[in-house]
Amino acid sequence: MEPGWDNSRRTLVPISTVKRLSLYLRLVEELAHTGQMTVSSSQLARGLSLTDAQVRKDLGYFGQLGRPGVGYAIADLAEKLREILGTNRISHVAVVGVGSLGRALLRYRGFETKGFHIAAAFDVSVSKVGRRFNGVVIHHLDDLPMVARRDEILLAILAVPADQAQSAAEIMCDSGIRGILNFAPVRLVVPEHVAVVPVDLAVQLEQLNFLIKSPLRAPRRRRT
Amino acid sequence: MEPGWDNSRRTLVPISTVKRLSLYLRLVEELAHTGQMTVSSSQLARGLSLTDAQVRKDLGYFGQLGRPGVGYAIADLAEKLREILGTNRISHVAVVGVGSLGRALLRYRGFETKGFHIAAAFDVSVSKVGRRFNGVVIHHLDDLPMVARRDEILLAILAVPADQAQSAAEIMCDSGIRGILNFAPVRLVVPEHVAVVPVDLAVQLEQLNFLIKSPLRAPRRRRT
DNA sequence: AACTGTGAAGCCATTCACAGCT
DNA sequence: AGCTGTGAATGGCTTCACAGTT
Repeated sequence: MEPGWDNSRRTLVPISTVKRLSLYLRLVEELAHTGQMTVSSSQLARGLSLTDAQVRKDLGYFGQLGRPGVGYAIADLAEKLREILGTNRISHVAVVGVGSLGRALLRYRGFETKGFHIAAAFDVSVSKVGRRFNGVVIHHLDDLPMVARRDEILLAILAVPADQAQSAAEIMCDSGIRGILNFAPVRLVVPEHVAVVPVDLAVQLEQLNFLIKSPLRAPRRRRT
Repeated sequence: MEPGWDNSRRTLVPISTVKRLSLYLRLVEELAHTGQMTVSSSQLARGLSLTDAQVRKDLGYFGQLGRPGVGYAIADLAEKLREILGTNRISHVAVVGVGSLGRALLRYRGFETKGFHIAAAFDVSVSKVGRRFNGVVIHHLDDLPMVARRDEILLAILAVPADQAQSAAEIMCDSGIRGILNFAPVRLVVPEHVAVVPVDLAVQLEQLNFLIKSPLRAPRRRRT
């Protein structure tokens, strides 16, 4: 069982495949710039430190995307991956919590290019509400239900202090939000139909710390 | 194989256990505040949505930490976990890239309480170098090798634009950095002895997007 | 010849189930 | 009785290996 994922929600496709999908898309988009027309599973594998068999298995879950003897058509594959990931249409995202992290996220340019539009921000501080940051209006958290429905916001980034995270999450769930990227160092309790992906920065540093300090297992063999 | 981890470095303990270790610590530290003296594997399991067997297996990798019929002594377990994770001593961390994300990280208060001290920041912009942000001196990236060695910095947070990430990473590796928390949307190529944990925000949003749009597999049964 | 798609095998992680300690 | 520690069983993901397509 994977920590960090809401395990009650599982897809037809292995979770681990899902995690790689965006990596495939990123690489394929890079390759598109090179003018190359097709790419083989082993090229993709090399670029992501995977095996060719795994690339084929992963892509195979979504139909017969490649042509034997040739490989995968880069443009088609990119389009298909965007479709699978749902980033062929723009998704509206809310940022909840306009502290320093929230502001950094509002300024982050990596979202728009990936099909995510930050449609609104929310906070409880009177001094922030009503203002704009980086072109995004800051609403009061109490207005989340209204704004989320009006602007069809299904995804939210939670960047409030730990002690306010659960209550903010509850408002989010009552607002029709279906997915939460959670930066608060707290395990959120949410209804069945809401997915949570935690991004706990301190936890990730702790894991790094463990990795660099502990003895190692023999590296796994990998085909070349 | 897990994406996002440098898979050539594997520990004696399953990677998946490592990922849960910090979650155990967080929960155990919360419990410490409640005055409770011991905790059972099933209590821990409930708090983290795991099974009791898994908690015992995980903790079992590090010796006989619990007492049959009683459970785990909370204070001892916390201390042991901190020891395992290496957060019983303070680790020095560098922030490389003082853009909006870097500044947000420099302001983030969650690190110090977990035993991580941000000892220095680095950037290439002349207007930033020499100044301080949130009490942390901003050095030129070229000084990283010197400062990292002098201040015993083994961990770094990489928060530069994608096109500068690889070259910055190389400087980091040449500076004795052993672990990199990578916020740049790029797969870093690093030597064997350096661990990388990627934190690609757009990728995580894409994964959320997939999770909320795709059909579901039946939830896995879980013992109560 | 090059490469995909996919059953089958292998491997790792989780869960079961129970012996043994308190 | 309550609970841990741990072999054995299970399940899921990865890798192998090859039949089949271009």
